[in-house]
Amino acid sequence: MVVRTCTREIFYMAQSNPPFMSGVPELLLLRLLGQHEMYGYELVRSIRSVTNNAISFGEGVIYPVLHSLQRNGALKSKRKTVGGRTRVYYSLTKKGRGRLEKLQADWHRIQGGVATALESVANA
Amino acid sequence: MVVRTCTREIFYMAQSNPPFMSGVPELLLLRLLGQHEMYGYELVRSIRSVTNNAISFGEGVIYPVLHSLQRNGALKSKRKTVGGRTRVYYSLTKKGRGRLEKLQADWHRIQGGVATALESVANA
DNA sequence: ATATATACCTAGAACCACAAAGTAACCTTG
DNA sequence: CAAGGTTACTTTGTGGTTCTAGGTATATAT
Repeated sequence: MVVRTCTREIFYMAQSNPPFMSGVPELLLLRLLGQHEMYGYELVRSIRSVTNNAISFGEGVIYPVLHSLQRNGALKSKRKTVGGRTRVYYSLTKKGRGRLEKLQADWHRIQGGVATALESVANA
Repeated sequence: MVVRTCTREIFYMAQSNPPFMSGVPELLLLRLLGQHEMYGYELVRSIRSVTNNAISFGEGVIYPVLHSLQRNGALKSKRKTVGGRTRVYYSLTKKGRGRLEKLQADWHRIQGGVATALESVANA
């Protein structure tokens, strides 16, 4: 039995995000990176703080999405070494900005649809 | 080549719902059935109308969800024959009402989180 | 020395919406 | 009365994506 250290497991056990999550990692990443460049680990914590702990993604979620966004040309990256540690900073490309706008529009549409459905009390 | 009739394909081609959809079918079904019993085909059209065409699910989405909800004890069903046609009416069980409340809470949490993330302009 | 925090990464499972198709009865309309 | 369309239910297969669980490595704090 391996005694694992790790903060991660605590978060995992504390709360795993149920439904309603598809597309959300991508949206939040693009949104945050639209403000200024950031690196993976930083994004993991930013998402928690920006959403007031309502949403939390593990690194195993974030990194693959970053890689796939870069493959699709929505992100560009550059390495920086800070205090012996290597960080990979990501930022939006033009294509990424377009993708962000599309996703935001989608989100608003769906969110609005669900909202009206939940609020409607008397319908035929 | 089989010439298919069908309204369905028109809707399919017109717009398939991208991201942000996971868990939404279940939430909307429970919500609508929480008001009064309905049958599958009726639910398909209700969702379109209740969300002002913002959200639309095909029958291939709705029926499997209905079946799985019933298997889990969230829904009960009864058959009715109307004009030679058999309809399966679904309604919420107590367990289903609990499930609905949980999903609504989840939705509000996530929706709130994304909202604050999207609105925040200046963050560290 | 040991544990914690930072920082990156990947493989596999599990889930879920979705398209596409099939069946069958009824109802219009030419 | 055919033909096409509508109502109504169903299943299968596939793809996309989150998530869990693990892995490496360096720096800092205890």
